[in-house]
Formats: sequence, C-alpha cells, structure tokens
Amino acid sequence: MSNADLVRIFERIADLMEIDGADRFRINSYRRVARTIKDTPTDVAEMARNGDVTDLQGVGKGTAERIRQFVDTGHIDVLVQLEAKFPPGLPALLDIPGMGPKKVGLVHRELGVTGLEDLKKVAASGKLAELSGMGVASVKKISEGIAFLESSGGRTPLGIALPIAEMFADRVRALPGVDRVEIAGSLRRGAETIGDVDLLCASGEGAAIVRQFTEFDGVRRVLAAGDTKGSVTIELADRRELQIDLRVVETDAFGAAWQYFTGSKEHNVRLRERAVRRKWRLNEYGLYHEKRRIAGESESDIYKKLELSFVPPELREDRGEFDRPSDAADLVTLKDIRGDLHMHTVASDGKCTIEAMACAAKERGYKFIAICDHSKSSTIANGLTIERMKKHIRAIRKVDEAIEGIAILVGCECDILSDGSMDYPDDLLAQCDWVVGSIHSAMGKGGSGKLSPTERTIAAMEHRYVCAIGHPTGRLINRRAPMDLDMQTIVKTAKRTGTMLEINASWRRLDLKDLHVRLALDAGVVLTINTDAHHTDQFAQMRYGIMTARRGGATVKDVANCLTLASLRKRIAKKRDS
DNA sequence: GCCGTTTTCGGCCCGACTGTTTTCAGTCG
Repeated sequence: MSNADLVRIFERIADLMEIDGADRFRINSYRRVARTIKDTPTDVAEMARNGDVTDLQGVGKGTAERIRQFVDTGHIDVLVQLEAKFPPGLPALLDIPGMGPKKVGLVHRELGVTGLEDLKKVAASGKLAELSGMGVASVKKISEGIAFLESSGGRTPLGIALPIAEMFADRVRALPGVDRVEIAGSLRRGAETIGDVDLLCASGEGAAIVRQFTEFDGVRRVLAAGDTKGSVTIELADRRELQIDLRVVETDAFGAAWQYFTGSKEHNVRLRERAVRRKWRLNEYGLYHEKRRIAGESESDIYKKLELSFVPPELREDRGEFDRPSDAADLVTLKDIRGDLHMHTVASDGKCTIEAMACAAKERGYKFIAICDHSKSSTIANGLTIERMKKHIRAIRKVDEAIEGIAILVGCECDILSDGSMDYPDDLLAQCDWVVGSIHSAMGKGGSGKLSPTERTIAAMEHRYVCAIGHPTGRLINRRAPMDLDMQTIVKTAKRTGTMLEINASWRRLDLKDLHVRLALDAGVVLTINTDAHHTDQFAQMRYGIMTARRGGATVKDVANCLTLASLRKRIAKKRDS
C-alpha cells in the first residue's frame, strides 16, 4: 500500500461526502489529509503501523483512526457506507468543468445517472435541460465540459506547456496598450505537470486585449471572452487540447494579481488567514485595511506587509514555506550553474559530436561538461563496448585539448546491473573523471534471489568510482511509474558514501522530483542537476531541473554544478580515496 | 474534522462569473 493509495481513498471520501451534501468544513478536513499524505515523501502506512500520524499537518484523532483502519483492514467504514449510497462512477463526474457536487447529486437523484455515459445520454435526449436549475446554457456548458475532459487527457508536462505559454505571452506583449505580461499559475511555480496556462496582463484596455487574444492563430475554441478574462484552447502536437487563460488587470494592482493568480490556492489561503489575523483583507486587487489599500503594486510589498520574507513562486505550495524563510534568499538559479554533467554524443544514442556539445556548452557560458555515453549493456542505446569506450576516452581527451575555455570531462553513464554490479570493470571506470550510475533494466521489484532496485542503487553508491546516481527513480512523467525505492535509505546511503543524487532536468523525467529533493537535502546529500542532453538543443532543459531543485529548496551550496571545476574534482577524489 | 496570538468551542479565504430558482446558489480559480 502506497501513499498514492491513501491519497486516492481520502479524496474519494471527500468527493462522495460532497455529493452527499455533508458539511463543507468536514469535507475540507479529508481533502487536507489527502494533500498532506501526497506531500509526505515517506511511507505513511509505515508511520501508522509504527506510531502516531497525528504529527502530520491536518491529521487529527478521527482521520488518524481512519488511516490506521485502512492500514489494518484494507477498508474504511465511512467510505464503505458512502459507496453503498452512490454508484462508483459518480465521483468522476466532478472532473467535468461545470459539474459540481450539487449538480452531480441532482442528476443522480432525479435522472438516475450513474456515470459519464449516462450523463451524455440525458444531455443528448434533452432530459437534462428539464431539471429545475438547469437550462439550455448549462447543458451546453456541461456537454462542452465533457468534450474537453475527453480531449485534454490529463495534465500537460512542464516542458510542453512553458514554451507555448512564452509564445502566447510574447504575442500578447506585442499588442497595443499592453504594459506588462507575465506567466502565472502552476507553470510559474515550476510544477512538473500543469492543468492549464495562466497569463496575466497589465493594461487599461481589457476588452480589446481579450478580443485579440481569442483571435490568435492556433486557437481552437473560445471558452470565454469578457472585459477582463479570456479563455481559449489550443491543440497540442498529440492532438490533446490545452486551455490558456488570460486575465487583464490595472497596472497598479499587478503585484497583487500576480501573487493571487500564481497560487497555489493553499499558499494563498495561508496568506489570507495571516491578513485576517491582522484585521486586514487580501484579494487579487491588494491588501486592504478596511477600504484603504496598504499593498498590491508588487508581490514583495504584500509579503513584507505580512511580515514574511518573499517566497519564491516554486515554494508556494503550503509545504512549510512560512516556517523556513532562510531557504528563499539563495535558492539555486540558472546563472549559478557552471556545467552540465550528463550528456550523450553520437558515440552512443546522442545526435551530436563531442565537439558540437562542447561548443554549445561553452556558448552557454559553462566552464565544464562531462560526456556520459551509455555503457555496454544498454544495447538499445548503442552502449559502448569496452574497446569502443577506450577509444571514446581518447577522443574526448583530444577534443578537450583542442577546445579552449571549457573543460571536457571523460564521463560515462554506466548501467547498474541486476546483481548490483557496474557494467564496466574498475580499471575502465578508473580512467573516467566522472561516473553516473543508472538503472535502465529490470526496474521491477526484484523477487526471489534477485536484488531490489533499492539494493542495486545502494550497491552502486558503495562503489568508489560512482560519483552520482542518474535519474534515481526511473520514472517517466505520465508514462512510467517510478521504481519502488526506499528513498529514506537511499538518501542516507548517499550521504554516508559521499555519492551525489541527480536531478535529471529532462521534462520527461524531472527525477529526483521536488519532494525527494527536499528529503535528500534534509539528509545533507549533494545534488547534481543535469540535462541528459542527446542534442545541443536540449541544454535548454536545464531550467526545468532548476525549477525542480528550487521547489525542493536547493541552494547554491547544495548543487555540485555550481562548484568550480577544482572543487568538483576534489569532491570526486574524496570519494575515490575513501 | 481540525485547531488554538480566537486555545476545548466556534470558527474555518475571497471574489468573480453565470445562469436562472428574479435574489442568489453553484462553480471556479
């Protein structure tokens, strides 16, 4: 049983209670517990077995008892009772834009709707429009909501959404009468996936801006077009639909609006509670004392007035950011990165030569890179045999001598085999300056006689030549689940052995993810942020790794890529000699 | 159901938009 199972259960209870018309504050308690468990990097079921879970934020006597019941028996009485009252497909209707708990309850009660297919039928037959409280417009909205839900296919990865958002922001910026345009929402917070794109615009001519926004090339549907808000969808390369919202505000309230629309919702709730305690009110127009506005032009004004240090967007998740103010000031930035320590060339499955990679890296201002092609067992990735690797090492050394201004380290991405050993012999690894150990095969549980992914990762970290573990959990966002790792043990071993853990900056991976970054930092582990680039174009993905690192609270001193080359070499030597 | 600079009960964030039940409930972010 994983945290994800518990999260699902508590969200389901909350959904069903909502449809049932229960007290909204009680419902909120269940949602709060679900979110806390989601934000907990360690195994909550294990915690429940070994002791007390009421230390967790928002978990009291009642919900702790329900967690324990689920851990002990595999079910929760409250949920069993709720599920007896409603068909299983009903909560899914809450995901439809325009359908809230009241309408879901209504269609179930009045029309016997049990799920999505039923709802489509009653919408088409006209029965839905006959219900009291429903009209032609509501039915149209719901039908469109169903269509959107079926074509949007869930959340969009950061690396797909951010370039699109930037393109639309540029287009709005170019319109007459626009003072400023910024990205807001979960995209600005650097979340690994996003629901929709939020753009914020400062201008006195909202209606005209919104109208032109809805007429941009590539707009597939216009969902709303008012004086201050426009909402459209576009079609992505995989034919899914992505929603883009534009809001227009007055320039003197831009800070308040940017803060408000950046969220997260939970972070904003905390801020507003803080305002209320001071007898103030916080909304998207500013911070108010009675009718008088006391902050709002900039975001930092608002935090300052509430006696908080500025919270960088990546930390605005209500994960304790108000209690950890020292974090914020020196979070790692793209400018701090002096090199990229994981990339491939045509020698294995990359698309560019050593020279091309080195020149592109130098152009970015990097002082060092490590060429890390695949080892022999990664046959699909054209991994290098021992003989080819020996030649490759000589080739890298030669380019390093030829190109001034950047150091090219001999590296390799060496497979961690299923028995925990490394794919290259020690004498070959000893010739490398930098070794990334990665699991690429047998990512399942392990089973009888076989080593688990956790055991293999630990074995690799014990190896003197392994400098870092690459993409430690092996997940592919929206495509492959992470390996079942005991992350607590992994970070402890990383600390003990002086092995770094990678934040793989590819938007397909973002591995380690934010919560694991936090866990590693708390254990005192040094991180390395690398693009795993297979083409010079992919160096630009570094920013996604930076966002993920910042979400986990990583500062300059936590990241090996921010070291000078000399310090980096010293750190590598220290592990080799220990 | 949780929680405490409002501390064991009474409160729990805020405003906009929309459609329709014509005075506001439901939904959303």
